[in-house]
Amino acid sequence: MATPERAAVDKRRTILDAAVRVFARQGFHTCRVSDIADEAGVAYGLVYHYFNAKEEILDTLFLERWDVMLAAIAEADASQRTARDKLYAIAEFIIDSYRHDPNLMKVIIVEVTRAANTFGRTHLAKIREAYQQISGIVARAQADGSFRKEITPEFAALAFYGCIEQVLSGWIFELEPAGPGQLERAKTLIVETICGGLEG
Amino acid sequence: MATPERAAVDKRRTILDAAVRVFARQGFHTCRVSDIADEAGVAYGLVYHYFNAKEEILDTLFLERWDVMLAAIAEADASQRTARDKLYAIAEFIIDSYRHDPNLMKVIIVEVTRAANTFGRTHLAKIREAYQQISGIVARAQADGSFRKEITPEFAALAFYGCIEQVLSGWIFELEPAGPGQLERAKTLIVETICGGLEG
DNA sequence: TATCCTTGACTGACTGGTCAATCAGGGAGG
DNA sequence: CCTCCCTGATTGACCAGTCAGTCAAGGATA
Repeated sequence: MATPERAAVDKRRTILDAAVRVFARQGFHTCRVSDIADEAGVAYGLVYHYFNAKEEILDTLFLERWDVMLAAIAEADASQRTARDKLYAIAEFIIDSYRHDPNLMKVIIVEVTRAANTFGRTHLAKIREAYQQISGIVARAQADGSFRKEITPEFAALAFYGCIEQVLSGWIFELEPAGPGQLERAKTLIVETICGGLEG
Repeated sequence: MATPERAAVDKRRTILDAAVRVFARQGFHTCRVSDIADEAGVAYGLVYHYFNAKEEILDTLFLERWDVMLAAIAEADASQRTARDKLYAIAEFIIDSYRHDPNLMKVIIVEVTRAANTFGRTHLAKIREAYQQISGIVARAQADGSFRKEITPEFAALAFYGCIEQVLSGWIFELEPAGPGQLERAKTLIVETICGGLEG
């Protein structure tokens, strides 16, 4: 804590955390860099000491979190569970992420994942990785007979992830209540709905 | 065509159609009003003769199309079909809309529906109407026993519409091929997947 | 211990460019 | 000559990114 390195890292983190709140509140396009600096309680210029551009802040936030999610999906896939249980684990991870930091998930979904023509274009490859891992799970479940083969794995991955993201969006924009009970129940509902359609 | 009213309407329409192409190509935030005027082959100022603000153009495009969609959903619901067939009709309408004018659907999804914190906030009520109509279909199917009651109608509506939008997004961002065969097949796949989960 | 040097974290006023929106006026139809 | 449709140069606000400089901490030297 007395070392300069540690202090530096802390300010960087402070700026990133402030950016999450500002992006969530005002949106990436509508907020100013000075809003982030103010929220972080830091001079305007310091933002540019740690980041080369406004976009780099959003980049960093997205990549940090998305890599954790890809790791979680890979771990679920590597386990010896049934396909249904793997998909449950993925839904659980994403929903728990939302519970833990709703602002961060809002920013990632609204500003990156669902903004694929402006900002998310840069990250399409990363986003695609998630789909591919999920469709791999479905494909293997079809091969061993636990899922029927009429529905393509790629389509199933789109439906599964799309369903999760839409439920999160419903909470984010207050179309649906997001109490602890609802979050927990949503995990089951998503897996029931999608796997119900995929299983024989 | 010789009457002033008709000529005026035509220019207005020309601007709206040009805006669809520009918004689809560059995105709402990144395009300039002059890009729209150029694309329409019209003077910059004329845009402000027909619209009070840049946002009003997007507003108009969204409301025009969304009202058509709400009418289509209402019509499907009013028919004497099964819930599964009603949902198929809705999926069909949306996918055919995409086939007929992919640019317009891209703009509506990317710039309005999925941008609910910036632009879509204004239209949340309109968007919610669609969900409510769909959840009504599900609720009545549950009441007559054709859908099971474990999954709430609100959740089912979110899952159903989210699934459709995600599939369209996959086409829009070229994550999946969008040939005529795929479009046709997607209608069935969506209904199979979601209704498969909702039916006993 | 006292003095000087170096480093880099930190500051915020400023600039350059972009773009939405305005407005003064031209021309055609009636 | 009045009313619209139409034009495009101009204006004024806004904001990302720059930069010249301050300050505090650490290390070296004597």
